[in-house]
Amino acid sequence: MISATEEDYIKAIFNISRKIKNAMVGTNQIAKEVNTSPASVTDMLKKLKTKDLIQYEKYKGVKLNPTGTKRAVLLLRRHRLWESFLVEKLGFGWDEVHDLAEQLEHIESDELINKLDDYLGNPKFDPHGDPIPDVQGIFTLRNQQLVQHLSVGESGIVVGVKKHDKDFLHHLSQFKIEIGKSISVLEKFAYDNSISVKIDGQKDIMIGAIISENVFVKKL
Amino acid sequence: MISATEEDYIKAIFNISRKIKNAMVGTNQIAKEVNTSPASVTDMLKKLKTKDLIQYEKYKGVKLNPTGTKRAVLLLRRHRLWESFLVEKLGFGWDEVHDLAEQLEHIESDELINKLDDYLGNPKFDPHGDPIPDVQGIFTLRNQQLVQHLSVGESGIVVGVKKHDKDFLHHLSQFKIEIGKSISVLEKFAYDNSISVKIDGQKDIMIGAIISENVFVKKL
DNA sequence: AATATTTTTTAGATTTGTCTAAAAATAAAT
DNA sequence: ATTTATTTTTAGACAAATCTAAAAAATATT
Repeated sequence: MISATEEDYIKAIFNISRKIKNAMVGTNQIAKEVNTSPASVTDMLKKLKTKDLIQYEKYKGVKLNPTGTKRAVLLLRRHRLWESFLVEKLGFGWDEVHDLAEQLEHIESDELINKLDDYLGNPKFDPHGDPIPDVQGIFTLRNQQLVQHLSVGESGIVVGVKKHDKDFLHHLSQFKIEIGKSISVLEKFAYDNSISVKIDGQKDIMIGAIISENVFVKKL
Repeated sequence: MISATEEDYIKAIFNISRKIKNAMVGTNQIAKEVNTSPASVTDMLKKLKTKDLIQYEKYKGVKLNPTGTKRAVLLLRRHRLWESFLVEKLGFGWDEVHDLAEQLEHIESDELINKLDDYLGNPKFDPHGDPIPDVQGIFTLRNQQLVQHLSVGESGIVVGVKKHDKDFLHHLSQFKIEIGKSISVLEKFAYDNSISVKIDGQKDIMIGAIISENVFVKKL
């Protein structure tokens, strides 16, 4: 039995160590991620170690072991499938589903999540374009690049985002930039890294660096 | 903020006091319902009182106040909508959904449950034939009676069950007795209260008192 | 290398929900 | 109406997850 709280710590360790591939994670980093004190993290790490979910020596940092990693991937699978359900079936916006999925991902049932997966048609990506691990924990890879790296004259289909916060997603929606839309680069301005683009063959707009550095497209 | 545990106690009080309309509920009864000790119940009752969810004087029993009742009805709404979703959309059997709904009903979001309601087409009854309270907390009433009270020659459509445990529901499914099926009474045996019936115009079977006393039909 | 800074861990307390065992109140029975 | 039995509450303790403040270890700086 792994509690929701323990799962949150596992997720945190997974998320942090994902950024710096396979690196040891520090107590302070985790504390920030789960919004608690470093002392609480130390307590929890001891517990997760006795439960054999992490590799941990005091003062030396943590790493998920295979069991912990498997759990983290399952949580990611649950989270992303619930997000897909909320957007595809219930009509939530992609900027509204994170907190709900955060609750739903702790519902304990393999049968439920696998049936949900089938019901959704076994999607490979969630509403933000992030890959959904399958039952085996396998992620589908995809070649993608940042809008920033498109040259003038090139175009691509929006397939994902690098930033996931509500405000950024909402901002994108206002520009009609969403998964599946096409983006063509008309002109690039080195001065402030802003780019003039055409969205979905519709009107031309200027996008700033924050957008071009955080939106992934698949080049056409 | 009401915790999942507190919600479980509110549900318990609601369920017990529903049987004996508006009666005061005892500590021991609640302890049995939530599977804990009477001492723990007393502790929780104190807390629920400070949160102004119940009417409670020591040694005199408990009753939900309007706020507590509202919460209990909301929980029933959530539970039954999730059960409907699990059966109608994900393909679970009606005998498999209780425990999952017990988890899902604690997900905190009015928007979620109302969107789910719409997605399901605002069903008035759940997979067991129990009424689903609407957003206002209003239950749809229905005239129904136990199979037991049908006379020889009469028939009805199965609309609900009185017993809800997994084994009973599974047993009914084996007899092809499910919501929507028709039941015609062919012969009644006073000796052991067994009844010979025809299910859905198909084959004749004998049903025992346990079934006839726990299956509701709408007379045709 | 010695000192200063940052990070991490321990120590001790708190909250939530639980327990057992004993005491108090209520209800039942003779 | 007293005794007996049942129900309920208190008292004290425990596990989970958290906190603050202080100590210990590791890292960085001069």
